[in-house]
Amino acid sequence: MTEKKRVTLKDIARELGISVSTASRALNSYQGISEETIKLVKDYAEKHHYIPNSIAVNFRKNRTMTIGMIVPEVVHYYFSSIISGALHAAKKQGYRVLISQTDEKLENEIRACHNMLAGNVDGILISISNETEEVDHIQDFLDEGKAVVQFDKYSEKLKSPIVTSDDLESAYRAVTHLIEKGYRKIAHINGLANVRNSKDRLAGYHKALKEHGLDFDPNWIPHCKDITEEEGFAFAKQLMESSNPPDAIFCITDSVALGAMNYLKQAKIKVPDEVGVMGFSNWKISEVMNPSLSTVEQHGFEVGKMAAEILLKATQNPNEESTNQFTEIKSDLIIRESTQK
Amino acid sequence: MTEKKRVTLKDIARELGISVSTASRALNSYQGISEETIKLVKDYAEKHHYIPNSIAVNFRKNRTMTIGMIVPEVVHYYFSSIISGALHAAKKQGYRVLISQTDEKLENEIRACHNMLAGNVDGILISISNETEEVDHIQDFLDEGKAVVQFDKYSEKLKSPIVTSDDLESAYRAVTHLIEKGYRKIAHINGLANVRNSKDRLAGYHKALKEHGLDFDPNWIPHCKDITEEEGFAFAKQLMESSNPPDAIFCITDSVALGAMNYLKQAKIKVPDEVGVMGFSNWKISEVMNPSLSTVEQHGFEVGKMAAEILLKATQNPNEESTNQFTEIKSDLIIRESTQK
DNA sequence: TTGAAAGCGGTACCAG
DNA sequence: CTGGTACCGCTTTCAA
Repeated sequence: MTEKKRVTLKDIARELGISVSTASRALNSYQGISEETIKLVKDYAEKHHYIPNSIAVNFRKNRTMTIGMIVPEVVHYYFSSIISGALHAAKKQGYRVLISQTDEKLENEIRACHNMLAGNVDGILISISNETEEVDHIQDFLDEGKAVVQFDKYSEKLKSPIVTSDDLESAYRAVTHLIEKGYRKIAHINGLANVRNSKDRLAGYHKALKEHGLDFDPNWIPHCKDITEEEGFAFAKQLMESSNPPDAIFCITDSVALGAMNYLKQAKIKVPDEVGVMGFSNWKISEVMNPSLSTVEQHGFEVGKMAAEILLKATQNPNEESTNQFTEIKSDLIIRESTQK
Repeated sequence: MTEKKRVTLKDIARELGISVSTASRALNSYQGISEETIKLVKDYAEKHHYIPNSIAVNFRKNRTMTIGMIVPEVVHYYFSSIISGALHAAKKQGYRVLISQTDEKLENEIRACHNMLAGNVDGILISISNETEEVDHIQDFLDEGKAVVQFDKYSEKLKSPIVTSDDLESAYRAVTHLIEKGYRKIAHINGLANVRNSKDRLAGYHKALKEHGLDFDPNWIPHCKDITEEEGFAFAKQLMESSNPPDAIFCITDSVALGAMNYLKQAKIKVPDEVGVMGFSNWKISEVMNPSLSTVEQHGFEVGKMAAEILLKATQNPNEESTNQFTEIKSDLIIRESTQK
């Protein structure tokens, strides 16, 4: 193996008969260096493909220009969009992004945090797992004066900025839309009761019903465990076969809505005429479904971009106390066929 | 801001009245250290939450336990699956993964490579952009004796291991399936002619036709530029309105197939009876389409996992010359309604 | 079994 | 404008 040794500052200094410090200053274009020397050094560096050893620089400056990003899942339209936005913002400011996936397991999340902390990232972006209750592993960052920004699913135990979609408000608008279309008996297939975005969407549902003076049957709010198509199918069946079936179903996610639609199709219940169906997340499938599914676009790219921008700003002002700044990225209601009574 | 200073080895040594080297050895459980000292140091370290400064360790050892991963796009089922597989394999071996996205732009790819190289990653996983022809920016890694593994889209100019899906073979099987189902005039909406997986899928198409002694019209092979639904629609229209319309369309991707299906639906051409449609990639939409789309599942997770495993192995044997080892992950044909004549 | 010290590749302070 | 030097935190060789 060739393994060319890299040219170092010392090499440059030796070859050019100057001191290491002069070489360093010349390359960094400090003031108080003659044009001549600068040119000499820069030319030499270029010619010999000098690449500063960033580990050494990081070591000296005690920062890495790297942020960590911890997400429950990578293969997921919303999360990958968030990642994309964060990568975009980070690149723009010359930061690198280390990504770790927890698979919704607390254990993996803790390991990832330890690893990032030991790895001296300058800050982290994190969306906590469904299992996460205690957050000491994240608090460790704050205790070291490192920036943390939470996105999507967050814990209120941490004093950190938070960036999310406006789940409550957009759920409210989604359900209001159903009401305006004439649906009156609206069910909501929700997620795990203790997960933040489930709670917010449920609250938006309640808010819309209350505002329009609509009642609901407590049986109309089943909770998914894994937010799958299968659960959507099963709960839609359960709802429609109950003694008091709804005339619309607001689903926590498009995949759940897909399952519900499949059940309705099988049961020969017409969508949107007999039952309206509303999804959430605007996955590609929602456009393709038949009838096409009304849903909510959450603009993950913007969430990720904003989260990274806030993090980098905090990273660059290390003397400021971390805040609770709360940012909601406005979602858009996308109206398609499944709610057009 | 609190900004607790981290405990260093020096602190431990001072407090315990031993030398820094002894403390280091005790923590790393070297031979030739008394049990007593080891216990003393380890207890102290634990009690005071000692975290080794990994920048310093990396600096000293001249490695980072970090690999870089450069992909054209993150928000993409196949690529995000590959990322997930790579993260999985890397975590297992204690490596971290830095991710960079090129948006299919050579310029971004070059920047990402420079940045990774300067950042002293131990190796990179890369899928080149559609624009990439010259690969000096990647060759730089090999020249430094750093491991490179290419996946999905690769350049043959680099002497590096390659991991991909078996595009040629699976395209061959997909088209063979169409032939077996009785389709005889099979068109293929291909991608950019110079992109590797387009070429392979096209070759698989040709192989299947040839083997079954079927002719094809040269007009039956249009090339998408962006591989979009819109192109699928437009090319399907062009094909079906031509003087010699096909009776089946093999599409380079599910999204192209979706566009094609939409055109066929609009033109009231029955799928699969009048025209068969075959996709590629097994996106979630293929299952949801009506009729459901036959397609090819490429097992991205396995591709990413394998690529990372090969990279890490190479990283750990830095004295070995890089090889051209070529690994194909076998894809699976998924037969649904759109090809059941 | 332990300690002293060199040094990884830069940065930045202090002198001149 | 330039050189000398200490040092960032840790590993590792050499000597005791």
